[in-house]
Amino acid sequence: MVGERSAAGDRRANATMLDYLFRRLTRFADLTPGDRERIEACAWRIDRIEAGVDLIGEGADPGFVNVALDGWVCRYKQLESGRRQILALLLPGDMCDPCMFLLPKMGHALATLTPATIMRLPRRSMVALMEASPTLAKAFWLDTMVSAEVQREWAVSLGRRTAVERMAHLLCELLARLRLVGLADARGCEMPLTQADLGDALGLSSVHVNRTLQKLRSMRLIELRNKRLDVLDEDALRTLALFDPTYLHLKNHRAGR
Amino acid sequence: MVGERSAAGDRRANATMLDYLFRRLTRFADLTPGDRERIEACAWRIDRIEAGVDLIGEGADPGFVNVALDGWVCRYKQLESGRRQILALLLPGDMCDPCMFLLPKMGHALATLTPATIMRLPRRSMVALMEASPTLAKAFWLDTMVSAEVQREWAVSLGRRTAVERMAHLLCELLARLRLVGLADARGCEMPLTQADLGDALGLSSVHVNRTLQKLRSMRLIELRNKRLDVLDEDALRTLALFDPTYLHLKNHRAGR
DNA sequence: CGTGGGCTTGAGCGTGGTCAAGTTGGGTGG
DNA sequence: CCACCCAACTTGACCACGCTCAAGCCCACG
Repeated sequence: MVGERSAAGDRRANATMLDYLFRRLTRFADLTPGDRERIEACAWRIDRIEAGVDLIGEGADPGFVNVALDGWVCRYKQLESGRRQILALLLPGDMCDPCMFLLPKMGHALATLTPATIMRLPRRSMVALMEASPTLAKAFWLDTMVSAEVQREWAVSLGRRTAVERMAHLLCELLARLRLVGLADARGCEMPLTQADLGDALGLSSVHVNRTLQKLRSMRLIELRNKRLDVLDEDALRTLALFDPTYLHLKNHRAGR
Repeated sequence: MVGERSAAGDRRANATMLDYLFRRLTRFADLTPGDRERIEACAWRIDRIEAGVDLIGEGADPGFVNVALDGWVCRYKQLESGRRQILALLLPGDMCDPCMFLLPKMGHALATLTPATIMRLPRRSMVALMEASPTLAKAFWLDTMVSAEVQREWAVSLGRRTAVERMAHLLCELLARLRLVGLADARGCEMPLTQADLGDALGLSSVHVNRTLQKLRSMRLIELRNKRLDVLDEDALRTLALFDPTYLHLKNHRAGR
């Protein structure tokens, strides 16, 4: 069932990239190497996709679950008037819509923000997978619940945080989530988003994103250039953002009993 | 296992109130009378609760699933600075957090906005229920997914809609959702929220909510007084709001295959 | 060396916030 | 039945956060 592999030039093997996914999921349930093989066996295809490409459009039938093995992806909705709202940023190891296949139509679109390696799991395989391994099913459901938590925190930001707070909060969140898969160190992380992307995620104009970033720089809280973010004073940044990471459920917990 | 029943004075019997819940869930799966009895049997208690009371606080252990049999409830988060964001409005028949019990802590609080009749299902009963009836489990999961869709649409509103559009959109949504359980007619519906509540839901100040409502009134789109909303021109309201109801998944569909 | 995408800066403006003072109306107690 | 009270609503004045438009800059890339 395994389809096309990504281009030969990739530095990381796909097998290694599955690590990101596993590092994220194992905090929800004790996954076995067997579970890992089960997932790999279901991958219908794994593609290398360039930046700015729609993986699936709004209103389409979610026939596949997309997993970002590598690269950044976003959920977004677009209003007729052209206004766009990014609803979620999906990082390496994130399942873009673990349980979306239950619904008949996508309520939002999915697009790459950077070049990305995308694994696609057909709906029927997902169903089979979850029936075969309750552990895996639980991990998928918990992942869905946590991503709903993130969605709610974003609503708080959009509704009740100022531009600086919002930006600071997003940076704290990304840093924490990237650390989870080993893609951020104590200093900072890669930040491939354009200021326009950040604006669409934060409900701001790109001009105001620029000014907001300058404010954070002038406060000596962050450095950001060449697609690299360095956080100079994370405590101060978190305080400013009113950031409380519990909503991310980062710690290992096999809860629910 | 059935606990205290609500006060004798209630006009509607609790049994009838379960109708709201069932009307909402049956669009996701073919529920049998047996499923209904199974739920009723699990109700640990059913209480009448006054307006403005926390059902469960942020950070608490979600030991129960709360179902709003009658009355309006909201999910909300509060920032230290006192700012409050309402994350969801839960109407009669809504399960407040169908699958929240999987997580060890509530990421948000749950509070009544009006006097309400609340059924509580203990976590262990929910687990048993979902194991006993896959149909019911599917309905709960789909309900969770749809409520995530609503959450995303709210993010679009908060991020990219103006105050009037946001207000119009919320009113369209509430009307559609209330119709689903038979609590709205072609004209309009009950609207028990204060302008402060609306502000907290829409990310606006209560003063601006007032002015926004006046604008909608002066446009001859709505009437709103005495906790009663009448929509004078729903098509125009929807157009103004950029409202597309597909995200609510109102139609009967037993999708996912 | 030219091109274009992304970033930066300035000027002007409008949406929506804040503060503060009324007004209305339903509910309670005398 | 009326007087009172309080919460919710309304209105005005003022102001700031963030938007728009427009021009210029930087630099990676072909």
